[in-house]
Amino acid sequence: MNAARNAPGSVAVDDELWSAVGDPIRRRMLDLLLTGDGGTATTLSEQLPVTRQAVAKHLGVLGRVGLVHDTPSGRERRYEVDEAQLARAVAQLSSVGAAWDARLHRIKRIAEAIQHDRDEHDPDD
Amino acid sequence: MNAARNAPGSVAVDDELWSAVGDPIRRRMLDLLLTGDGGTATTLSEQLPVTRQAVAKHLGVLGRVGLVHDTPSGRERRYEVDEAQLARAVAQLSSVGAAWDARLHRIKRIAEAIQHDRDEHDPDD
DNA sequence: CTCCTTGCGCAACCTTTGGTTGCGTACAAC
DNA sequence: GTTGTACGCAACCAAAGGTTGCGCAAGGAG
Repeated sequence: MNAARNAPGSVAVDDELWSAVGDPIRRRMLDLLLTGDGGTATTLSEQLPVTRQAVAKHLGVLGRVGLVHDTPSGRERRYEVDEAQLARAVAQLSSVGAAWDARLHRIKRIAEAIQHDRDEHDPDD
Repeated sequence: MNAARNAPGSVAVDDELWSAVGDPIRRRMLDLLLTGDGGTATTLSEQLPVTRQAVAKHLGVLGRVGLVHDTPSGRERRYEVDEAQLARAVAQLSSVGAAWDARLHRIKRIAEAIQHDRDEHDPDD
């Protein structure tokens, strides 16, 4: 239990953003907030398989990483997506995806190269 | 607490895959397995901030969704990434990212259109 | 062959996180 | 003013991530 280095072009850039988006419910909430005209904890909970309280907690998480922000209005509290921050999150997703993808391709190419090499040096192996 | 519909081109496709790669440690593990020549629970734990036992549990999760598979050899148990499955995961990440990105752009365009509309109909609002 | 090392798996236990219910409060409509 | 509705807070529960401790099996050294 030690090292934990930060491989370049890889993971561990903003784990907070990731874990915020990692939850299925929270992804769903972002989706609902984007499609609808924003929403409150109550309206969201009506479209989700969890209670208003659970939604409120999730909104808290999303708010803490800046993905949503809230505007109290009367006795309601309206939430909406922070577009810039969501764009950031999207960038991270695709960044990690791209890194893995690159590795996969590289590995495949190396494997093929090795195979070629073996064929040339030792054709009837 | 009800609806939970499945918005097209959006979330909730394979929540299992998501939650598997949603964990920072597991992402790190995949990374290590990809860069190194695979690895065992012990070797991975030496490069991570958690114990071998925790790593073993994570490997269990990754194995259950098919992202890695293991080959016992002597008293070691070697793990390696299932490339096809990881590619699938990458596809999902970029899919969700793309959906959000599209929504952001669409919203921005609509907002601009409305603004234009208002300007034309009611220039000195 | 025996001993000792080492890599693993299992089990118990702790802590955090997602989720629920219950309750008190504030704002709005009647 | 009373009633209804949206919230926030607190207590409580279950599952997930993590740790320690143990016992066992497989290789290597003597």
